[in-house]
Amino acid sequence: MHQTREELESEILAQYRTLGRAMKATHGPVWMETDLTIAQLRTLLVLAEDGPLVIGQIAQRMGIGLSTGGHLVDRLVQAGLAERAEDPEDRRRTLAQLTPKGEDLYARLLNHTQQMQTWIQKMDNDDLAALLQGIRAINRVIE
Amino acid sequence: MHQTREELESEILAQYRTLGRAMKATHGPVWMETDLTIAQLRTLLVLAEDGPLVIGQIAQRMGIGLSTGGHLVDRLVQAGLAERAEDPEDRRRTLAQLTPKGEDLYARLLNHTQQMQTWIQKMDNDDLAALLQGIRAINRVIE
DNA sequence: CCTATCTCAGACAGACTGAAATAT
DNA sequence: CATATTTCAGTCTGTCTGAGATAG
Repeated sequence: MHQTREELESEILAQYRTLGRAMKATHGPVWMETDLTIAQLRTLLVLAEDGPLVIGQIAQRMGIGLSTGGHLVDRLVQAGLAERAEDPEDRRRTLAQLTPKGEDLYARLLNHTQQMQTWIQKMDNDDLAALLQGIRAINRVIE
Repeated sequence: MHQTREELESEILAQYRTLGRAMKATHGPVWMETDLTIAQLRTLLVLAEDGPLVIGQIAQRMGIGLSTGGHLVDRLVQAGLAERAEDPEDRRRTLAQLTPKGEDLYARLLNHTQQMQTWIQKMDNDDLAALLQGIRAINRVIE
């Protein structure tokens, strides 16, 4: 295990790429079968990342009109991926948020959390501790 | 550092989610600005994952007709994301592959390799070695 | 009256198909 | 002649907009 710093970095990247390929094996089919449009996918993304939002906020983040924003939320609701709820603070507003099915699709397309979970369960304590130290360090670097 | 196995696993997942959020900060804007359609995005995916392909293979993997497949490659070529080349073995066939610009877009949307690279460079040797052990272990688990 | 959302045309772009044309 | 791809209508679906209706 005598590696230069440079070898270490490139080995990590190589392993990261390998991991990426394994993830593709799962999400590839999902991408091919999902019939969401780009606009709907963007809506899914926005809702997944920034939690429940009212129509106006969604439209604003996506740079589209209120009419289109409401329409897109409609589509997700029809597909069972999102649901509407009344905003308790202002009953004129409609809060939109993902359903579990929506969260699940998001995870399968972009997040891979579940995948990661199953892999982690098969690792031994020593490797897991190392992985934790590594990821923590990345997050620390990002600030 | 006295953790049960369960605590260890959930801590890892939490850190993984945090990392995911950091990645979103970069790819979020890309998703919002990219005006590829789903069909074009799928084509980008297929080309990114399975290298240069002829039109027929692309169409087959996406479950569409040859006509549509050729059309979609056209779109990517027009956008500067892919290029055509003659198949030296059979000049009736057209090989399609991503341009550097196409690879780059793919990385920014789904792969995050470059992002990872910049983070890795800021980590110290000890954390990097731990990370390497961890990722190697994941890849080993996946087989 | 103001604000958030929805409804309702209508314009427009892209996906997709099958058949005919072209190239090798 | 067979095969790979392109070209050519033509249909269909989804996005997006702006104006007006509705709810709070």
